[in-house]
Amino acid sequence: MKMEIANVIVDVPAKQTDRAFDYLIPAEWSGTIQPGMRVIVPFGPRKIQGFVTSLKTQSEFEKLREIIEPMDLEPVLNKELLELGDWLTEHTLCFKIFAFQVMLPAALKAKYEKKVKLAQGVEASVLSEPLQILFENNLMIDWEDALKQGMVPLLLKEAAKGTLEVIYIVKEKVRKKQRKFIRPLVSLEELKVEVERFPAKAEKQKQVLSYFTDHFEPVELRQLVAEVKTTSATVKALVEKKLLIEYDMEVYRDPFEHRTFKRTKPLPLTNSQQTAIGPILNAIETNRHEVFLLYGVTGSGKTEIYLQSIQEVIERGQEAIVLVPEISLTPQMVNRFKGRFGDLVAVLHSGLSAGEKYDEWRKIQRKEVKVAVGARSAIFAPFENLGILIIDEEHETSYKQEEMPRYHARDVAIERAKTYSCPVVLGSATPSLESFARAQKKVYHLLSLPSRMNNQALPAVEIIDMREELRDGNRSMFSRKLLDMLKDRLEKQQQSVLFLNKRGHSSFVMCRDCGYVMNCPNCDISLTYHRVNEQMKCHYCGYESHVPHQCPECSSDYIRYFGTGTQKVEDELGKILPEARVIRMDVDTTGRKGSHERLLTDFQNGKADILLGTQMIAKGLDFPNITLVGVLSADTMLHLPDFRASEKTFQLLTQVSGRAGRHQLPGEVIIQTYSPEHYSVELAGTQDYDLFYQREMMIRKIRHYPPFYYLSLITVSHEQLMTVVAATEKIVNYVRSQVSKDAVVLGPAASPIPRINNRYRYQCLIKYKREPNMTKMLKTILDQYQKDTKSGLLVSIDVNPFILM
DNA sequence: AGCACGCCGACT
DNA sequence: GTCGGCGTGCTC
Repeated sequence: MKMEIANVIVDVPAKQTDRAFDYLIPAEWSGTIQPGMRVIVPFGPRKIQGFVTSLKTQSEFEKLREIIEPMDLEPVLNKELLELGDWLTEHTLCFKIFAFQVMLPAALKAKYEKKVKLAQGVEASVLSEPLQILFENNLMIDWEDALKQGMVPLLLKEAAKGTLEVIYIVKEKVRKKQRKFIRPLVSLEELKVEVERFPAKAEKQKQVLSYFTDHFEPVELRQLVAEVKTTSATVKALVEKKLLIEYDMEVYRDPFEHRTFKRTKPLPLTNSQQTAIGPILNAIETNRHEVFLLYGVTGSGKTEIYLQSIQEVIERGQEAIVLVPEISLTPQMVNRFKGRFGDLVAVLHSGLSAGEKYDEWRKIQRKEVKVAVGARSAIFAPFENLGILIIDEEHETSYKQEEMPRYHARDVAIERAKTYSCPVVLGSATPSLESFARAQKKVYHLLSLPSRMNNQALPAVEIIDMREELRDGNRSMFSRKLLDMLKDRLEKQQQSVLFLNKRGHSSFVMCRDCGYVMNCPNCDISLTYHRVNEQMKCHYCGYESHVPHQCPECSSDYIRYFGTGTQKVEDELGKILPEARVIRMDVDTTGRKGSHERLLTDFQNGKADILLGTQMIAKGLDFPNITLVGVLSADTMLHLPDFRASEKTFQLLTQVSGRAGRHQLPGEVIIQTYSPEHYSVELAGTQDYDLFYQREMMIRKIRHYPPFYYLSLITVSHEQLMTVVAATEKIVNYVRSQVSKDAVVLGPAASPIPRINNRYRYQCLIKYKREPNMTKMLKTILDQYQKDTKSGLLVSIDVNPFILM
C-alpha cells in the first residue's frame, strides 16, 4: 500500500518553521484530506494548526508523525488561492503561514489552549495537598490560570511522576451557527389523514400537524413553537412518531437582517459612460485580462459603470469582487450593490463581528453569492470563476496593508485577474500617480468620464489665506468669509460640512505655557488621550499613565488636552453661531458600533445644519442639501515627512470639495490655508488633476520617488542604539555592494519614529528602477537576521512601502 | 513561537 | 550534593 503524505505549513510564524513539514495521513482519513484543508498536527510536544499544501507518497524523513485530524470537511483554500499564497510570500517576503491566514476570515484562525488533567486511571487523592481539591472539582485546569496562581511548579512535579498529563487543544475561533429545523416526514395527504386520526386529548400535537398541513415546508423549531404556542416537547413527540423530522441547518448571521433594499434597475448610461464601459464589456466578453483606470470626477457615474459591468459578468455565470475603502462602506455604497443584485451580494467589512464575517465568507465559498463587496481583504474572496475585479477610490492608502503580509490589494487584484484572464477596473477622481503614470504609458487602459452626470457644475472653490485673516486681526479659526457663508446657509436652511484635516489622528496633552508634550517613556511618540478612562496611552507599546494636572516640566496648571480639534471647533461654533445645530463626527463620537451610521442618518434627515468632522466625512457623503463645504486648515498634513504628502493633500481636498452641490443646488467650497501658494492646495482649488499630475511627477522624478523609482524599506531595531546603527550600516553597505549604480541607497538613518517599545529603529531606503536581484537580495538579508535570534536584532522589510516609518 | 535539553551558580 | 537560571537548537 502506498503511503499518503501531506506537506503541511504549520502555524508557527518563524524563519525556522517557514517551510513545509511532512505528515503521514492516517488510513481513516485517507482520500479525504486534500490540499487547502486545515489540519491539526503534532509539533514537538504540542498540537497546532497547519495547512495542507500538497500530497505526496514519499518523504526524505524516516519517522513521520501522523496528522491528528482535519479541521475542515472541504478545503478552505482552493488551488488558485494556494498559489496566490506562494505569490504573496514571494512578493511581500512574509512567512507562508501569514499569507494563508490573511486570505481567510479571522474566525478560521486557530485558538490554542493548554490544559492539565489527571493521567489515565489516576485518582485525585494521590496528588499533593493543594492540587487534590482542585482536581476533585475540575476535570481539567487551564494552564494560564495555574500560572496566575503560581501552581505550575506543583503541576510539573506531578507531570514528571506521571500522575498529571499536559494536553493541548486546538479550537476554532467561531462556531458555525446551527439551528434546529422541523419538516414533515410523510406526504401532505398522509399528514391530513393523521390530523383527523389524532385523539382530541393530544390537542397541541394536532395543532402542530395542522400547521404543517397549512405550510407544507421546513420551519425553524423556534418559530414553530412560537407560532403554535407550544413547547419543543410536543414537537419531539411527533418526531418520535415519525411524522416529523428534526435536523440541523447552518444559518447565517445576517448583518442586514432588519433592512430592506429597494431594488434598482440599470440606469440609462450617458454618452461618456457608454464610451467608458465599452472596452470593459469587451474584455469581459472576450475573457481578456486588462487593467482599466476609470478616471472620473466625483458624481460622474463610476458606480453605475461598475454595476453594469458586474451585471454582464453575472449573466455570463461569473463572479465579481468590488473593493471600497473601509470608511465608505457606509450604507450608501452597500445599498447600491444590494439594491441592484440583492441576495447575490456578500459584504465584508470591519464593522461586522467575526461570526458575521465568517458567514459572509461562507456564502462566497458555497457559491451562494456572485459579488463580494468589501475592504482590502475582500480581494481574497474565494471565488473560482472571477469575471471582474473592481477597486473603487483606487488611490486610497488603506489598500496597502501595513502588517505582514504587507500587500497592496491592487497588486493582488491584478495577479488574480491574470489567472482568471479577466479585467481589473481601478476607479478614482484623483488617481494615484502610480496608476495614472501607468495609464499614460499604456500599461493600463485609461477610461475618462470628463463631466459630472446631468452636467452639474463642479462646486466653486475659494481659497482663503489665513495669514491675511490673522494680519487683519481675526484670530478665530473661521475666516470672515466662511463665517458669512455659514450664516447664509443657516438662513437658507441648507446644510454645511466642516472638515478639519488634522495631523495624524490622535489627541495629545500639551502644556500651554512651556509647550511640553507628554511622550511615551518607551517610544519616541506622544501619548494619546483616551477619554473613556481618562488615561494617556501609547499606541505602539501600550504604556498607560494618568493625565497630569500640572506640567511635569514647568509646574504650570495650563496643561491641556488637545482633542482631535473638532471639540474645540464645536465649542467655538457654539459661541459664534449659537443657533446652529451641529453634529460632530470623530473618533470620540463614532466609537460605538453603528454610531457612525446613525449620525449620518440624523444629518441626512435634517436634524442638524452643520456636520463637523475629520477624515471620515471626506468620503461617501452624498446628500442633496449640502451646499457648503469648509476646510478649516488645508495644509496640516502637507508638512508630514512623507513623499506622498502633496498627493494626499490634493486628493483629500478634491474629495472634500466633491461633497458639495451634488444635486440640484449648486455648491460652494471654502478652503482655509496657511500655504495658499502650495501647488497641491492651489490646484485642488481649481480641481485640476492633470496639472497637479504634471507638477507632482516632475518633483517625483527629481527626488527619485515612485512612480519613477520603486522603493524598499529595511527597518532594523534593537535595544542598543549603537548596535542598531552598526547593523544598519552593515546592511546599507551590503545593499550598496549588490545593487546597480542606478539605484539610490539611503541610510543608515533614524526612522521617523526613532524608538518604539524601548527599541531603537534605524532604516535603509532603497530607490531603484530595475534590479532583477532585488527580491533575492532582500531575502538574503532577512535570512541572515531572522536566523540569528541571539543578536536581538529585528529586521523587517517593506517592499513598496506607503508609510516610511 | 514554544518547549526541552543542557550547562553553571546559590541553596537544603 | 540538588534546584533552577536562561542560552541553544529543534519541531516532520
